[in-house]
Amino acid sequence: MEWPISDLARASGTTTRALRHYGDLGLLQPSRVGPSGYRFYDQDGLLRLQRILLLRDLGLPLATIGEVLAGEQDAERALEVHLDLLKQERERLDRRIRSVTTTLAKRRGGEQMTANESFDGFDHTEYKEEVEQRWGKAAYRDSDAWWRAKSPEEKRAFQDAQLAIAADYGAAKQAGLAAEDDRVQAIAQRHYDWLSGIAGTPQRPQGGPTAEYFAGLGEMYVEDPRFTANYDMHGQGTAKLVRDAMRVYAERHLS
Amino acid sequence: MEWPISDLARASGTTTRALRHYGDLGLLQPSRVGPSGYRFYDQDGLLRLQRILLLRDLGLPLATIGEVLAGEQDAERALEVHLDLLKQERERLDRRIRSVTTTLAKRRGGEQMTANESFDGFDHTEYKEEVEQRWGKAAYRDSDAWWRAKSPEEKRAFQDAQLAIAADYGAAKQAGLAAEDDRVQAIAQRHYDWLSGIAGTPQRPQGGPTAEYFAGLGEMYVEDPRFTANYDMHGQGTAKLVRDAMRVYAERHLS
DNA sequence: CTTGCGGTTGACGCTGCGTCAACACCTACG
DNA sequence: CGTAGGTGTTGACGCAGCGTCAACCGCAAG
Repeated sequence: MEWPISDLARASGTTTRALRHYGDLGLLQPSRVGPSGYRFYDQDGLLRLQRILLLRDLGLPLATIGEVLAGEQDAERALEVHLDLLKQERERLDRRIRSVTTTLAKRRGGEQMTANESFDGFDHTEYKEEVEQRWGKAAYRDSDAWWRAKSPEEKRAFQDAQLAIAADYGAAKQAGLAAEDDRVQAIAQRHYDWLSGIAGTPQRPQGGPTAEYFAGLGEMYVEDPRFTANYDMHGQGTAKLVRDAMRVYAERHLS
Repeated sequence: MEWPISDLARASGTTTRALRHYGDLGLLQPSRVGPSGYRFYDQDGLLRLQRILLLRDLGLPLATIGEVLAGEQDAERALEVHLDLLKQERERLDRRIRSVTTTLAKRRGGEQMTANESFDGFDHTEYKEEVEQRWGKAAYRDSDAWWRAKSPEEKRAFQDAQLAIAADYGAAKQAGLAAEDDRVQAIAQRHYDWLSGIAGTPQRPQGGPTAEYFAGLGEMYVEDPRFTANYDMHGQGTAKLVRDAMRVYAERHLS
């Protein structure tokens, strides 16, 4: 019993193109090739094809299928590994879906949160998950409620303050000042005071964010490009100066 | 203020290669190109890039991003369409995960589990009397007719879904998650949705099984060894976690 | 001047085939 | 026996989004 390529394709629910492709990859060879070059497949080929298609439907890459069929790989192991990959993919997809959903919700909410609506260059509703991960759910909730409660003028003022601070840092960097310089530390002081106005940060007994939080935020300014861009727009390396200044400030005043 | 390509790449967290790619696509042009051919980007470019990256992170194809930025497409509309695609992808992924999970389970069980006749690990024709006693004769009749009307593929899919849910509960148990944990409750949600597809259960006005039914079923999972075995095969104590998760879910969403 | 880092423009690679294109075979019909 | 039409064959491009050479040029420091 043998069939031409089209029959096999119809019987197995794929296309002739795919069958030839598998031939090219060495996954499935015809049992016989006629003098005309026509491919013919037999029973064994059909069985092999069914195994191929089964694994393919499970999403295994063709290369892996080849290894499994060749006995170089244990099918079970391959499937386990594959399952892990699939679950990771689902995680990514879910995160993405949540991001898009919240983004849409905000837009529809008409918040029009353009770039100026965000403070610290950091639209914290946009990065909800990160904030929660980094500083806890409570932090996000508090911070969010606090921000929403503000009037537009207050919001504007708050951002202006941040922009001014960033600009001053930039100027300091431009002037070649060091992080330990008193003038830079004065900016850090303002920076700290500004941050103290934000709810939802880990607080120390005397009030105001903790040293860890303040210094950690500085690290983030350098590590996270969204922040980096926001400070470095006042000059290359400003973010690093800011980070250093924050660390120095934390050491001198918060510990 | 302007930056060479590497600075922009670092500040924005992408690569120079990607930036050149965007240039080729017309997504983001340098504000200036030096006599040496070097690209330089200004503030506007940075802002535009940030918008590009934001949309890219949401998974929008670059072509669509281009249209949105060019104002040929409404961002909101594009995101809605995109969200639909993402959800379809997740569906496909979920199906695939279920398939792989059950395939693995079968291989490991080695039993070739041809048990296409049972769902929920519960062959209801075999337990006719109990079903009638517990939820009424009509329930049994409806459920039976509903099940018999399904095609083999549908039956298979339905069972696969249940097996996947059970496996996920097992994983949650393994991870030491509590019944109240959001991740466990997400599984319970799927569990509930899955059950909602079954005819013959007591329905509440909004559709879907009642709180009593759902929670009662959970009790049954623990009391009845036939059910218990079905969940505990994913790890000792899984059935109890399932019961608790179902009770929590019922309290939170169904009452 | 050399070294070394950083920039530039091609061009291929990856995944799994779909989709022409150009050409050969086979079968049935007139 | 010629021909039309269906079925095969072997290339080769295309897709999405860049990663990754390769070959060559600029620029600042020693």
